[in-house]
Amino acid sequence: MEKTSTDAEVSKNFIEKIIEKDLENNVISNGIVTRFPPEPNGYLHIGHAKAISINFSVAKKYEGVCHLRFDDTNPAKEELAYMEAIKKDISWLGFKWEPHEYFASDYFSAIYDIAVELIKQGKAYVDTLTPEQVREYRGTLTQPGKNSPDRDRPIEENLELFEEMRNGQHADGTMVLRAKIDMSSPNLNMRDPTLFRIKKIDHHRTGDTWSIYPMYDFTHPISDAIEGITHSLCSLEFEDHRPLYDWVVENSGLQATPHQYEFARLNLTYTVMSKRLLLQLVKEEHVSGWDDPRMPTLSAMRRRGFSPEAILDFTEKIGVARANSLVDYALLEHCVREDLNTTALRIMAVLDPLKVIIDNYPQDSEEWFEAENNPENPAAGTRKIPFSKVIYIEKDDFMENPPKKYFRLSPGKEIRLKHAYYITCTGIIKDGDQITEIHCNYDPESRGGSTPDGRKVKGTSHWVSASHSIDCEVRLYDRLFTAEIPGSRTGNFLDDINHNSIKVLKECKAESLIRELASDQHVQFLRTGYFCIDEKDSTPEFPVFNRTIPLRDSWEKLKKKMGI
RNA sequence: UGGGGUGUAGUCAAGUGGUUAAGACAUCGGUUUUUGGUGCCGACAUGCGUAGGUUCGAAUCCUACCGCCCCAGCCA
Repeated sequence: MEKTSTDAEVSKNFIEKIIEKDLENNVISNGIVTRFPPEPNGYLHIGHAKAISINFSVAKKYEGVCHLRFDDTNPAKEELAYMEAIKKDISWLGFKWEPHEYFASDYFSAIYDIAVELIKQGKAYVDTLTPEQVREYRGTLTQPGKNSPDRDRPIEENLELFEEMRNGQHADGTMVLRAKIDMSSPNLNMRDPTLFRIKKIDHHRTGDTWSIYPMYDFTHPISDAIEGITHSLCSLEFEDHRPLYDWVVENSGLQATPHQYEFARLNLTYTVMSKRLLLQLVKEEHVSGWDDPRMPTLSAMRRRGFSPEAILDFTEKIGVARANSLVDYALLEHCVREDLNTTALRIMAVLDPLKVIIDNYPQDSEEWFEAENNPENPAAGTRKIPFSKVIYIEKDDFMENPPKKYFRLSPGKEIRLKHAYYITCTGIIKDGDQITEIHCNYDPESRGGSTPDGRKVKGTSHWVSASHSIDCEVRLYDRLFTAEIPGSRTGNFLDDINHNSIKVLKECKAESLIRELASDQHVQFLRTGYFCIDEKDSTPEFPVFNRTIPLRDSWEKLKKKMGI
């Protein structure tokens, strides 16, 4: 059999290979179980979409399930409100986790019990070293650490002290529970890692029940084991934690043996992905909020008009591997265009209007043309659009002194008005240097956009009837940063911010159909780009559109090449 | 100078001893077109971090070297 890879033959990523091997070796008893474990301390971004997609998709592919588990072990940083936003984003992407919605905080008492058991087995101890001392005792990357004086505290005393920690009898930072592993391990995570710390603050779910909270490294493997997670997928920076993960699983007394596998997180050109930097953009008002359409958050992308299908397609196209990578933003753009091309309703809108008077068209007449709603999908049907004596076209679609290869309207030249007539420019009215309106004649023979003589017309413009059109606002967005890796030159990502990343046009004219658009309807303004209604600022009286992404523009490229 | 990873095109990424080194994005040509969009056709690694070695045969195995990433939170 030859290796003619048909479309069904897609290469498997390393995680799928591991799973298939596990399945083959019969080491999985109850099916594949994965989990997406967000910490509810911020908004999800496109990088999370990769993790979400991997976890949910792999579970689905192997007929398993994917749990949603909030990793809420640090009440100092987390907020309830984020949970709803996170759930909304995951649902929006199209993934379902019910009834498997969990919280690490649900396991607090189980985790506590395991800690007590570890103490009893002499595998954990209460340490009263100060945070500074703990750091000193830990050693460095090249030097081993040394044992804490508290390391050999009698078990009974540890039990008592831990109980006191739990009861809130000690202040924050005065003591911690540590695992007794190996202070000379070359892996710093194994140098007696902290298991529990004192935090006398309320937790958004458990209230004041606890004054101690478990660390991630202790919580995560236990949570995975409790839930029967088979493959715990996380990003590369947790690689060094895997021995500790395994240590906890082994010593927890739990039956299940989940395993951790790491993959490279997503990096995208022209954007930042860290929660800290994203938060800074919001706080310092470089953007209007977490859902500013220029942000890489899922809520922003939704508002911008990116479809979940496009984002999911992107997460598949970038693959899953263990090498650090920087994905070209153009790939995301490609996925968005590819999806929207097949789904977006075509509409005519003039963003920068130039008035055109058709002199030989009767004063008070109007007629209606049929226009296709989507040439890629005849099933989308057609609609009627009105034509009259005075119309608007795009200012860019007219030039008084056109360069070579400009085949739009100019004096004496003929173009086609999409779906309507051919017009020829006969005159220009100016106010100083400004062209205020142009005059044209139309060819009645060209009705519908072609003539009996079959003559060729190079240019086709979109247009809108002046008296029938609706005013609206259009917001044009560009990438938020001008550098592939923001901050790579100066060390400060703000130095690479694109100060022209938003352009607001308030005098746009569009088909009246825009008033009837659903809030999640994607449209293509013909020859311009893909747009959607801005869910926050749009009103029926004055619709506001966000440009999702412009159409590819080979004329723009040509112009650059010709130096125009 | 400890430990753990990782290097295949401008960017992702398959490839696991014998293939012409997949595919996608980007780029560049051509073509179709009532969107300068879309579609279609073509070009794009004598080469797999480098140098040796093993082998009839190496991106794949071995050795050494080099680059890059992560780790010293009572964050996740």
